[in-house]
Amino acid sequence: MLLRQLASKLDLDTSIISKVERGDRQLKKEQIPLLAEILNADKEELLMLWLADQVYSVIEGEPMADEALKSVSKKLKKAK
Amino acid sequence: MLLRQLASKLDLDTSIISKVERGDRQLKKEQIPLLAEILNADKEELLMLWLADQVYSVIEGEPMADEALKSVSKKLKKAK
DNA sequence: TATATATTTGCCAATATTTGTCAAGACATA
DNA sequence: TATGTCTTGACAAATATTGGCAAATATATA
Repeated sequence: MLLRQLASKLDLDTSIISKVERGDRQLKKEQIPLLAEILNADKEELLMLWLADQVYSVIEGEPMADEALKSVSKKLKKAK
Repeated sequence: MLLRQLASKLDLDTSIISKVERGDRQLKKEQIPLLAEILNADKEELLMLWLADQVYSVIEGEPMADEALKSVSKKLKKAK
């Protein structure tokens, strides 16, 4: 599928899609379900990957990333 | 220590400190080392907790939070 | 090679989010 | 009541995100 086809379906400029594919940009959360439909992919899975990207961009390059993640996992378990 | 003392040392309004203590706001990353000094706490530890807060606010309420965290951990290991 | 088509890149404007200020109110205590 | 501390919400300023445009680059094809 061409970028402009994907772009038009997502109602975005091709340049944005290009950036997304190269990792320069991230889509908005609302765009993920639509993308999943277009690509015929699993929405939950895609949303999970999107979330992971969000988290990654927060901890990227942080020396304490690993410890922080563990701390979050702990808190998450307690929250349930 | 009074809020206004802490506030003045951090060069912030007391209202912000109040909100931070109640979890309504988060400090900026740059303010953490300073806070650690003032409280005589471990900078690394505080920064780690701050990071964890950032991550938590990203995944909070997300059904796929757990999977996403695992995915990030995996990616983190590979990146090293 | 020349032309058409597709992608990438940098820059800018619009929008959204975050951060800080201020003023009013709540609460405790003398 | 008067004073000092903390909390809250409305607002403004600063910052970040998002999307579009146009030029540059890459890729395909005659």
